[in-house]
Amino acid sequence: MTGADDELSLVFHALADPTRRAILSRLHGGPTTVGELAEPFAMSRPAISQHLKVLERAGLIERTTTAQWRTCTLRTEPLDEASEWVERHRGEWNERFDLLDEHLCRMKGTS
Amino acid sequence: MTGADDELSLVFHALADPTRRAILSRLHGGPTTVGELAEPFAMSRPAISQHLKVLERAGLIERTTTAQWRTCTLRTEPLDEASEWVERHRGEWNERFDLLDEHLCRMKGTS
DNA sequence: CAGTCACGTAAGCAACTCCTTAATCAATGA
DNA sequence: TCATTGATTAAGGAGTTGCTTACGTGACTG
Repeated sequence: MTGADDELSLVFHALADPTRRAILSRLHGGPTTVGELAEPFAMSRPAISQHLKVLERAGLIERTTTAQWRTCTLRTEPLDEASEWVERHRGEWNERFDLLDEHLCRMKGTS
Repeated sequence: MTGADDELSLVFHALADPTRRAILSRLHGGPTTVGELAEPFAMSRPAISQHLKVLERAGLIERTTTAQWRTCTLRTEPLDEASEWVERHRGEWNERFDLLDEHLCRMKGTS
């Protein structure tokens, strides 16, 4: 079984690709069509479409149809959740490292 | 080509699996041996070993050999980098959404 | 209606993931 | 020395990813 389907996994998976991260970066300059989005990448249009599908599945973008254009817009909520997970763990780890530092300092003091 | 090899991609990929996130969570209770780590999971020892290899490749843990035990320790730097990416983008997006809100408010006011 | 533009879906391929079992290695202990 | 313990490596299978080319679809345009 590959590709866990819980929300956090979907988001992290979506972020684990330079092309998709570049798409997101490019996209927060404002809503963009798929064609404009694909232009700077050395990659076929369908490849971009598939990346967008991954981003959409993770809830990171929304696609709306206007005439023959698909406009992609960012959504921020899933990123908030990912951020929360990372920050929570960073915090606890740093606490722990602080304790370790203290311990090491004490050891240096007594040596 | 699957599996981009830049550092950020490796970290996000490592985090994109519930088992690996659980391992990290469990691990920041302190350094732990592979056996202790594997115990709560309904999964073979080698499977855990392979997850640990992914985490190690991302720089999220360090493995040291003491006698026949492999002790896993957390490393926090790669997570800092990931956090930085997420926060940077969250910030810019929120700015943008604020501008959008302003814009919508003006539109409501004039309609 | 025919042609074009914007985009998606389908099919196919090489590479990768995640798990398994079996074999291997390295350290300990009788 | 031989068995046991802790963990990794090897080999393999089911399913996925990331890309390609080819084709399909819906919307404007002449």
